[in-house]
Amino acid sequence: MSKSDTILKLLQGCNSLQRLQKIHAHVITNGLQHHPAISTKLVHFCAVSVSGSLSYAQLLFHHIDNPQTQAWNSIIRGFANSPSPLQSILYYNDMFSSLVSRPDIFTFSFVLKACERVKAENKCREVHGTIIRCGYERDVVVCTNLVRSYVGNGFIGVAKKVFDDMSERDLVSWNSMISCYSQAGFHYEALKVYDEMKNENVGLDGFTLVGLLSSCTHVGALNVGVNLHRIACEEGFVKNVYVGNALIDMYAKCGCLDDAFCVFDSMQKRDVFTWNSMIVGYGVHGHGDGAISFFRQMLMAGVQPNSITFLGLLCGCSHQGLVEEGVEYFHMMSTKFNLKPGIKHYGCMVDLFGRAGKLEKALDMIGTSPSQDDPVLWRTLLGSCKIHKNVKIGEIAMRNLVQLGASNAGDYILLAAIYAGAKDTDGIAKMRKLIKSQGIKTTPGWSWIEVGDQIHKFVVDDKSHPDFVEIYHKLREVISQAALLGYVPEESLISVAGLITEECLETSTSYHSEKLAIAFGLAKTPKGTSIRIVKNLRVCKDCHSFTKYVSKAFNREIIVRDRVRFHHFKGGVCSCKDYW
DNA sequence: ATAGGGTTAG
Repeated sequence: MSKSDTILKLLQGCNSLQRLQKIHAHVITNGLQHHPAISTKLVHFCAVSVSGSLSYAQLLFHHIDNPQTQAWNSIIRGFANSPSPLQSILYYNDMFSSLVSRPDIFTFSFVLKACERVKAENKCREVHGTIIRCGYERDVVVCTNLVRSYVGNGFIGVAKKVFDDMSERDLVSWNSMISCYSQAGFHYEALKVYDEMKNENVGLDGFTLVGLLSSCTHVGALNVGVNLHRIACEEGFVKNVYVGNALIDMYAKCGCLDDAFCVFDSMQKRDVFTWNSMIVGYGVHGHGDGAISFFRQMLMAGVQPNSITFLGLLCGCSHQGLVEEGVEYFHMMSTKFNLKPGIKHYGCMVDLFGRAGKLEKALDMIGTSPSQDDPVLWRTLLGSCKIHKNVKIGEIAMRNLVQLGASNAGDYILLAAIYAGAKDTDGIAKMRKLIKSQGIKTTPGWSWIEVGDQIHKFVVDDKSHPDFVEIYHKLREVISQAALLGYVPEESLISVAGLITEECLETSTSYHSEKLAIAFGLAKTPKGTSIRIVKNLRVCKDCHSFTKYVSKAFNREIIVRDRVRFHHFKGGVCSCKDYW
């Protein structure tokens, strides 16, 4: 056996970097460092193996005179998955300019991965062109990577076009399209892809279910989610931890904590996601005590909490007014679990103190946070000042928002409400002027409701729905029924002051999106069933009062998920106890 | 030698 054969054989069985370095020394003493097969193998091992070393691979690679595709692929692949994927693209460029070796389908798969991770949008397009020129645009894997890379770079439309034009799509391609849409926040599109998929007989698996369930969670599509749950049971995917976790989250965020618990209870394997989904679920429903109970069980089960665990806990504590507990968990993060509180945790703490009326403490909290220049913290404080009608600290919060250049019309409206509560007409006038000078720019409000497996979206005074005449007719009826029980359309504090709230922006006599959604729900769903609404903003005071009366007048449970928490309306009262 | 897919928070 020749020396080079012996070394190649040694390399075959090599499984550690240490051992590899020994072999490498052997290569050098035998003068074989320019042996192409050997150096290529060495590079491959160092770049790809978990026990390898990318910098060592680089060193070896640069000693190869005319690296062949194989060696290029190894180095491009290694960097594509590394913390510095840009390097991968640079090597790809070098490969092109070297003119010695040509990229193959594997090269493209690797470099596309790098483009996806590095956000190299132009490179992504360029690589696409090269793929076509090289005649690889019919390869399923390459195209799937292209789709992912385009979505990762924000070209959602181009990605879908590539996907639609693929000559062949397998289950992974479909799953990629779904999960990419879902991760990019295109939830309706993700669910629509599933409809297309059903006609193609590719089946589905755990990956499909996870992507779809995540989208259901985000848009509150409970019926679709329940259907997926049934499919998961029928096809044997419920034992998959990812699927179980996604189901728990879906049920919890759709307002069905009991169903979330059922899934949780039936799981044989639970990981940190499983526990977090329960804790966060209880937290956003305002059940701090429930979140705490799951946290204790989690520790007993020997699962390490992470920063999200504490977000759920703190959120629950703040909504339930568990100040002491919240403080305790906040400290516990760093002292017992070596987790550094992030900006979100500070946000929860500001909310915890602020909501409880401890505004000075909330202010101190911002002072000790690592990012006092985060507008979110000041805005949270401002919100608390509105609840507790505190002009002094409200003005401090506003001053900071202005200094940060982050103040917006919504903030002025909040402060105006605080002034209005204090009957400070000068203050109101000042805010009115500021709003006028800035122009009102706020997020338009939406509400979604699911009826059957269709999701219907409404905006303020929406007339785009095909059944809008019927919906408006129903809404007028609902309003008069509610009025019989005592509902008085409430002009908000602010409109009295000649201003309008964020939610009331469009017109003062407006039908807010959730009123339309509720009327639609009452008209389209069977008597006695509960109605679930998801909206992107907070509920306004008038709609909150309206919904309470409606829940009584029509004997319906109405569950509204707003931007921050859940409201369960039943028999004329709301689970938030009018405190939100 | 070698490729592509998943959940919480934001």
